[in-house]
Amino acid sequence: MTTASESSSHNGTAHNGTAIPRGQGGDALSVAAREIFAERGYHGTSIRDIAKRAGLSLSALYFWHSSKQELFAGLMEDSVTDYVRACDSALRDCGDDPVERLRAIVRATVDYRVRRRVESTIAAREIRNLEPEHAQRLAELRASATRLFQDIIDEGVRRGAFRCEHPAEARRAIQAACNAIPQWYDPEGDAGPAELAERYVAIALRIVGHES
Amino acid sequence: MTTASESSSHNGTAHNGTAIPRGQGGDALSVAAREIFAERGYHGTSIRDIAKRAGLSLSALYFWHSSKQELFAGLMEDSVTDYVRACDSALRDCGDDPVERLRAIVRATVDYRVRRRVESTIAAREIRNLEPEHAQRLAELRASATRLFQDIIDEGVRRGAFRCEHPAEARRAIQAACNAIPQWYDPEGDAGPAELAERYVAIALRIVGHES
Amino acid sequence: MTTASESSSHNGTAHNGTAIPRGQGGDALSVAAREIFAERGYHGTSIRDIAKRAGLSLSALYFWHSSKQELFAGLMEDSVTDYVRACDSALRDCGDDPVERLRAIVRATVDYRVRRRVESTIAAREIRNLEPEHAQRLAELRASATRLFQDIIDEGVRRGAFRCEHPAEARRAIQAACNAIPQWYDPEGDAGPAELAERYVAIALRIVGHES
Amino acid sequence: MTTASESSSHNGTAHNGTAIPRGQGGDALSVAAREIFAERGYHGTSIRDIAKRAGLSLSALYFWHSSKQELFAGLMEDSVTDYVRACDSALRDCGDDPVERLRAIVRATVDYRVRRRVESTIAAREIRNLEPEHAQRLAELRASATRLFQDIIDEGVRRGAFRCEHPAEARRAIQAACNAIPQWYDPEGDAGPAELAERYVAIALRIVGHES
DNA sequence: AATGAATGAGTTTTCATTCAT
DNA sequence: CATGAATGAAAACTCATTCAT
Repeated sequence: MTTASESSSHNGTAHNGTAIPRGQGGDALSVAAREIFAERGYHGTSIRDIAKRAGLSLSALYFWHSSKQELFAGLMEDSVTDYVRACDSALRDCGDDPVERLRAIVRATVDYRVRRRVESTIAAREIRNLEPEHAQRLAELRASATRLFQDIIDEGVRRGAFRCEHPAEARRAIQAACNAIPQWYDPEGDAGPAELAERYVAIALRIVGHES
Repeated sequence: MTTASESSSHNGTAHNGTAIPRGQGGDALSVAAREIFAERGYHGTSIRDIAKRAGLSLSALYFWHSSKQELFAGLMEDSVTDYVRACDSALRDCGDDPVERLRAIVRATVDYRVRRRVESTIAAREIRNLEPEHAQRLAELRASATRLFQDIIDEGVRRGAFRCEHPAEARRAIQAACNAIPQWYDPEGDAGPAELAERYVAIALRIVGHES
Repeated sequence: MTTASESSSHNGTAHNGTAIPRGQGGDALSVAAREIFAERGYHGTSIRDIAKRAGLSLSALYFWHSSKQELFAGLMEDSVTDYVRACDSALRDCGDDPVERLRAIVRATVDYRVRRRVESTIAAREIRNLEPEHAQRLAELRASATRLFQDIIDEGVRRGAFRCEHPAEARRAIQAACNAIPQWYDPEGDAGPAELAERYVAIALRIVGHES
Repeated sequence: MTTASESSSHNGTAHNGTAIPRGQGGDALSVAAREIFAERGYHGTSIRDIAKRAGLSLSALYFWHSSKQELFAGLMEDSVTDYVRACDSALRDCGDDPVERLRAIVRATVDYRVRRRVESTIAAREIRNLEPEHAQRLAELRASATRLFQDIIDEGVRRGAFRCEHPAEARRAIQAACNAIPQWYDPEGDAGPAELAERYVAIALRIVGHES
């Protein structure tokens, strides 16, 4: 399974070109930034706070990242990239039965939203704070995830596995339900990630009108 | 039908005592604030921008509202209050059949999210920016709306109208789907509010396992 | 004679549109800015220092001027505009004899450099710190002053009043000599402004090869 | 002819004791510094930019120079020293006729201003940014150049070769005219350095009232 | 001879807020 | 009702400089 540390969060203008350095400083900053951005949103977060939580000075932050925006955009991109990768890999491991494929992508989505709650929270609410260039790349990544969902549903309808008059609405409903998980999920709660995934698989199959 | 102007958005400290004034100034400010808060979020919005869009001076804003927080909280409360009221009134007008009641509350929700897109966007993302006192009142209002949904679903399950192993999950999925509407809804799109409501009613009934 | 106070130094973005306000604040800032910019140059001057010398807070400065650059550019433009105006008016008051005209423009120039030493110092050294838009307007103003000199000299040569093989070089030498005055002029020194002007008139006439 | 590399630009605290090293690093830094200081002035120049243009790291700069000020002061001193040396040597090669001597020093000055445009630009505008100790040494060097001019003119007047009521003014005008050359000189222009020198010799002789 | 990582003081600018009028 | 003038705190970011390696 794809994990956060596979992707680079330090490749902005401040330190570009060379191989990704992974000193303690850089990582600590990324971790701190993720948390605080998730808690308070882009504008609610001051880079002073990020540096402080990372145990570094403000200026050290600027050694690793060329601006607040670049730091933020790096986080967002890493997160969405990882999510899309997780979906891709989940779909690669299963056949072409739409039911199985829907199961796989919903499981991957729930899993990601639960295990990477912080980034998911950010990604859900803060896209508008990306400057145009970054925003566009993000939008494309998002669109590709959406397409994965839509293609599966459309194919299921075509094959008669799903009975569904408004497949776009069905897709939106499923994605919205999954994406909302980080807003309420409590790791101490009654359902663990696996159980939760099965519940959302069931909901998704109902939404697309699959007779079980 | 409940409308925004029925509720008070000007009851802060700034203008205490006298009867609620409803001049152009106050309203223009509320409208401007709603728009800009929705566009840029709480911290991304400056009180100067609001005053400018309302065509007033900064000081005029302070005549009508005692602080940025109070202006913001007023907006949020108005919005959620209106929504809860809309749900209440929709439910009051229908019998006690859970299917009918679920239909009614989903219709009311979709209708509200479509017609009051701006506030809905704010309400969905910006609660964390409310100071504790305001946040709590909001949370209570939200909880009461959630309870309306949950009660209907639970009752439907009890009566055998809904077949649903995890009613709380079902409720979350339905609410999440409806609440996401403002993120993508396009007034020029293929489905008008009424048609959209029916689609989401259908989705909701599937989620709760109602045999149609 | 044109004086500084005739021109507006407060018409930037911060407070544009309305009639020029001339509260104490705005003037104090302009005066302070002139002095400190002259002493330390554009980059060597912090707007904190300007505000402090004006007896205002940093934020008050931003009420009057939208940025350091705009404040600086305003000063520069005022100064060069005034100078050009002084030359124009001096030339308007004398006939078309090139000798008289050269006398007039040199007198006006020396006079301006002596009486407005501070701005002259800035104008001489700090144009490169103007952002392109401002720089261009300044360059045009300067060019118009240069043209005044050049036209007079060329006309003198044509009429045989001046004997001068390289009129452009002559013009540059005259202007350079006059413009250097603020660098060494001491108000307590042996020559007052009027006497100084006559000395530079004599030098200028020699440079252009006028037989006296 | 005296060239820049004859003079020491690396004698600060950073590399004390050992013989002056003249590796590529040190030279690249001096060249870069000269250019950028000339373009943007002392305060407008960041030590980072200098290192970058020299293709070195910031820390490498600190190996060669103990501080920004020392690097800057070194440049200035080198430049003025070279200029004074150039004047001295030009005067040593000619007799004691004031006319010849004025010719020689004007030629040397124009030559220097044209060939070392960059340093001349700095020297003309940035003395005020030197800290007192450095400033004083520079002032003395400058004064010695000024004295060379003044002595020649005074002697010419005494001998009746020059007819000149205000010799100090004449000297200032001549120096100002020469010093302004870097501000407008275009190497691609109509007059090469030698031709230009002759033009300024002619101007200087006119200023001091020499009958040709 | 040179570098990467870090810092503290400083920069310009924006913010919510106040108050006399 | 409304404004113009002002403020203090904090924002993002840059700077010259240091130090272990």
